[in-house]
Amino acid sequence: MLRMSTLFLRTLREDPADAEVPSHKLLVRAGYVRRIAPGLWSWLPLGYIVYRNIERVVREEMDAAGFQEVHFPGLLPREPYEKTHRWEDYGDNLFRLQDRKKTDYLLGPTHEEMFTLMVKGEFSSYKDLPLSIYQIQIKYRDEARPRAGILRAREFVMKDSYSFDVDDAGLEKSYQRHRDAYISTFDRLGLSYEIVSAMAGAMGGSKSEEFLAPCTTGEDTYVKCPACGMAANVEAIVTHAVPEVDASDVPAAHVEDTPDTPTIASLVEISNSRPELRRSDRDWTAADTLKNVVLMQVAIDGTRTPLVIGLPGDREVDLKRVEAGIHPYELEAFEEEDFKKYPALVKGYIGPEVLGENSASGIRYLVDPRVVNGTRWITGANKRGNHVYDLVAGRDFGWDGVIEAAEVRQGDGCSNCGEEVTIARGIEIGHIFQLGRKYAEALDLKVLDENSELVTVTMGSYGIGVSRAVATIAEQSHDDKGLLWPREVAPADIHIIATGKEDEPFNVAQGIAEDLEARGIRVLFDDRRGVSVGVKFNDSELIGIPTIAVVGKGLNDGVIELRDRASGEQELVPVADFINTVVELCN
RNA sequence: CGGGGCGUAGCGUAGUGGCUAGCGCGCCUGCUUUGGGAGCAGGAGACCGCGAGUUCGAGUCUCGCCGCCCCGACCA
Repeated sequence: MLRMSTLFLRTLREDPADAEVPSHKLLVRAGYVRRIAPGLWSWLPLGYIVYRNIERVVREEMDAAGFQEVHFPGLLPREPYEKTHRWEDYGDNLFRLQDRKKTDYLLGPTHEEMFTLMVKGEFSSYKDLPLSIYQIQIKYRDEARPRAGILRAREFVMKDSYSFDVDDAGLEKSYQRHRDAYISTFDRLGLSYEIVSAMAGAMGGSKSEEFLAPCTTGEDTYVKCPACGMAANVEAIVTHAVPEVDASDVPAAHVEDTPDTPTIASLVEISNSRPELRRSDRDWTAADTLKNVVLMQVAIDGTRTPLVIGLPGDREVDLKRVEAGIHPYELEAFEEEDFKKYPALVKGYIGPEVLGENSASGIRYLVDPRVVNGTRWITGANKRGNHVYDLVAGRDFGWDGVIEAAEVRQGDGCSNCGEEVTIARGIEIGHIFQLGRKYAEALDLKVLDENSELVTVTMGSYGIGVSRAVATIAEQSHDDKGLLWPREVAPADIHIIATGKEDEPFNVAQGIAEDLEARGIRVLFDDRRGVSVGVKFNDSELIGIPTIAVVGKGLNDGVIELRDRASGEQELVPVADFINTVVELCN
């Protein structure tokens, strides 16, 4: 039994000044967590109970799915990460350190390498597979900017699983089993979530989905189609296919003098204001222009090469989407200095004529999927103050490839059905990947198949942010008074408050608390003497245990008040019925 | 890394170059109070982020450093 009189807890009346998001404010105010340093948090008793409840649910669901728990150190040797190149690829986000002999170590940001080697050490036959193993472990990532309390920390707890199969069909099955296990887990945790298509990104591999908890404070943006149910991270979204156009009646391209039009807005304005440039049927819009954006792509070895992306002028480039499309290259801005090195690029007036790997410049030119054969554009003429009109894609210019680079907007056509999509934000609570053979190859994990031939194992990787789930539930489940924990993860089933200055309510409450505990109900008992009832009520609402009982003046009528924290509904229960009523409520 | 903001007691904050750095919450003692963050009285708790400088005098002005928060970049 937790007793408020002795509990190591101090609630705060005011929000901490450095907190922005609700979970951060409330978890600190209610005395669940305290900050130690940027991105590092300590758990106080109530917080640690919630954390362990979540961990328990995750473990139970993984075990129920037939996955086996193992455990690695958080401190890991350099060598395996050297073999997969992640010692370098992880960059500044990896915590590196040395022992007294100056040998390199790292604090594990994720454990693909170690799991691969563990399986390699034990198994060598296709008969041993499939296998799925997991751990619940502290992970370390030296985030450039930890934020939002414990939503993005530098030390956090993750449940990470890995599946090992002999072929693609097996991987698909293992993936599906994890997907199902994740659904059960998040349902039990009381989280609302969406399963969205994602990019495999730097992890390598192919198929990948994210479990996103819809939440305005989330860091991930995703797209959802109300019509067909398609859901995808913006990084993974595919533009709705645009049909080719018959451009046989479009006049030949012609260059026009358009002084002082380095921006799309100025170009549209001059095009509509000069009679010889006007369209007869309607005004020009930004969507009629082809904007060519120069970026610098950087290879892992640091080599910088320019990249030009052509997209409709009414769209901004979404750098995250570009990076997803050009992985493993990274992006940097194209600076003034760079323009000097590439004189073919006239800032503000770049056109497709000078672009492309087969052109004189050799600069790679990728276009938005909306640029299809027959579409007609106004774009730069590669000369200061000049634009070219009626430039037809396919007829007058070509490109090296297509890239999903444009920002995704509310109302864009769904890639699946074409209906208008909506955009929302979410917190990533889980991520499942079909990794493939990247790690098995790098670390030489092979088994003998039924033909006695060595085959490389194919892997999946699956993560749940356990500590992040505490904050995510708090984000999704609170009101202006405090937290609202689902019973499964709450620090207790019932918060019993004794009121008044007489002994009787305290004695009755004490007896009830003991009886409930004997029936398996987890109790937090506010047995503080001399604390005003307002303080007790407010603390109980802040702490957010799902059921609150008030033992006080109702005893005169032989009743105890039972309140539902979430709904605020209240009923008066005769003392004699109280235990059974609560036991029923909690089961 | 770029932009913005901020460092005063456990928390939240006030503080025109000038007395012993103030207030609220919380904490301690006593009395009173007990159904929505009680009242009265008394008390403890501060290297005003650090270091230089200007000045008769610096929490306050100047410079440097450190740290923190937010936005962006970054982030399986």
